[in-house]
Amino acid sequence: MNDRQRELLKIIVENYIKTVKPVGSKSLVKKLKCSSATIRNDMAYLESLGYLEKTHLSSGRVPSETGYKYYVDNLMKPKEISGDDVLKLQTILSNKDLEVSDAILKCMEIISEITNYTSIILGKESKDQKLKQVNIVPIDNRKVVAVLITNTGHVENKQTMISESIDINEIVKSCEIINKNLVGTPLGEINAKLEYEIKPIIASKIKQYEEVMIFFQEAFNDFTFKRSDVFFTGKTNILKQPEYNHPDKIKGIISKLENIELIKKIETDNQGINIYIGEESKFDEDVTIIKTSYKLKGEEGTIAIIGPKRMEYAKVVYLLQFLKNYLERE
Amino acid sequence: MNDRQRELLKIIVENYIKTVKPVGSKSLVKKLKCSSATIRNDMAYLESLGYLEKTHLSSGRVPSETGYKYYVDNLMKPKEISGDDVLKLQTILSNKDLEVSDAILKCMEIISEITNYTSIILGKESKDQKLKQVNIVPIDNRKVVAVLITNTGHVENKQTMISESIDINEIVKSCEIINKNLVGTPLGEINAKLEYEIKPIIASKIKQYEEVMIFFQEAFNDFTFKRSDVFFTGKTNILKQPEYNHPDKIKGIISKLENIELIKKIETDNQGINIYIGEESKFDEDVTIIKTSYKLKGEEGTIAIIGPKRMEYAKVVYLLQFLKNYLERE
DNA sequence: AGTTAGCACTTCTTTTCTTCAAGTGCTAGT
DNA sequence: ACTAGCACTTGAAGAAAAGAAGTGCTAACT
Repeated sequence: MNDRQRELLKIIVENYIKTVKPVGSKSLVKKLKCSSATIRNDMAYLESLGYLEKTHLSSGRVPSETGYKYYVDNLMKPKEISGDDVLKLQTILSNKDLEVSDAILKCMEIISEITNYTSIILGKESKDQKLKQVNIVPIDNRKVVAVLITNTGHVENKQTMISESIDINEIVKSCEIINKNLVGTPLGEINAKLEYEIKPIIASKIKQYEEVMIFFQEAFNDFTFKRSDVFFTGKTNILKQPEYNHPDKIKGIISKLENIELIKKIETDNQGINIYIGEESKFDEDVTIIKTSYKLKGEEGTIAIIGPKRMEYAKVVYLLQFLKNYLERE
Repeated sequence: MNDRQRELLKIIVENYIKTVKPVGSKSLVKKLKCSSATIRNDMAYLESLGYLEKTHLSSGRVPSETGYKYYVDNLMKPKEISGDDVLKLQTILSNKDLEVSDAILKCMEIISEITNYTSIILGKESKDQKLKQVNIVPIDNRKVVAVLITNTGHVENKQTMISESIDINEIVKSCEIINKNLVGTPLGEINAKLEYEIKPIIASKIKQYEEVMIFFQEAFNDFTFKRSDVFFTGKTNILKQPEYNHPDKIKGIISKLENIELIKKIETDNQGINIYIGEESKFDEDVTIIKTSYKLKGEEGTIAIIGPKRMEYAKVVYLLQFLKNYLERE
């Protein structure tokens, strides 16, 4: 693959990203300063390498998934975006009154707006968070609310009807024991400690300790489960893409976006920006997902942009990189 | 309008609901035991009254909005549904361990499944709920979480960074004052009491009382705002309807369903089951919204089914009626 | 007076054909 | 190694034709 061929691939990808139309040889004559026949030869070669495809026998060329991949890995240069947009992001990020997660949400809103793609924010259940406090609030004779707070300020609550045989005071007492012994414990370890450290203590002091234990176990279980949140911004942006101009495709992508379980699978394992094109995305063959993780001050999660395969890679990568750097710089 | 004509209208509506195809005169000959010409005459008459429409000059007839309305008000009989489905609902409703709102959610899930329409549950911000308790949890020097709990067991929290000039202890003290004075106050009255009863007390005991007041005012404000929740079940069901088989229509309805402000406007004022057909729905000219309110034990809200105009009225009305009766019986 | 048979007329839908533009691959020549 | 030229494909768009469904109206029937 020589320089001209690389240049050709780059132009075809970028052209297709812009126009959504297969690229023909004639239209590139001026840019590449050679004849259409030469370009056709090169195109045929690139196709033989698997970087280009035809939609039908006599159409122009379209990048293949490997073509996009080659482009992303070797040809693309992250593209700076307008200072105006950067400024917007910076303003949000430097607002110290905002909770981190809110700041991220707002930034992704702006990124969705700039790019016209859909953003997903996955707040990971951070098992590093530590228990700060547990409160028991009796609502009436039978109803109790447990309020759980972590060292990062997250609050969850669990409401339960307790069986008549249990005295609420016993739950309150047990709660004091838990506060005395478990404050500072990472969420991931709560369950085990509850079983092996707390249960024996409570068993010695409380009559119906088994029911009480079940109550607390359920409360903590819910806690760790609920803590994985999913947010979207620009959820319907992807529908603006011309590739989603068919009822069935729209229905398909919509129901995938509604499927929280599927969304949760989008999680970055490694550092840096990851790009998953088409099949690779494991989400939908027609989309690209660009994602990265962030981690700071007990907050931890994944942010992702989901758009068509012919996504403006350069722009999106630049934006995510910018956000990630800013977050992790602090 | 004679008996046969009413019967004709009924059959046309029900036929159209089932088949989504304009109804022609010939197809009804057997059912009405008269000739197609007679039926055509009657159809023309019903059309002149505004109950039927044609999609084009020589098509069969389709019910108009007023036609549906007449059907709903005068012709339809609520249709019992399979005992199996009723049983499912009853099982959920009689499960005493479930919070009311969860039970409603689960019921609506089932109703969505049975009907293939979309359900919306609007938890109204119930200003009748009373404050049960306020807790202040300091997270670190600058960060504080306020946890607010009502007599129905709802919990909300508000996290804030406080300015360095404020001593956290002062906030804690103020919180005690609030607990002493405001517990039992309906949420709707909290703001006023905060301003006229609490402020003077705090002002006399706390140095930076103004900042502290702002903190609590914000916390309570968020509380009353957040308390209006919107849930969906079967959100994409409406896309299964054949009338949503065009990209633009799908996009239109999707973005309307995403628009929480618009959704919140769906609120029943009066008792009973309300049916809003097409334009009347103020939501989308192609849908019908059937809704009703519920109210029990401090929980209060609206449940609604949203589907195409040719909705299975009889079924949906029966289901909502059933659910409403059950809830309010207790 | 209410009902029915019959027929001309509309309108939409579906299918088939035609034409057109875009683009390719290949051959032969530079 | 590049280019000019040409035959050939293919999909898209439009026109024409055929067919299906259904109506309105007139005139006859009970």
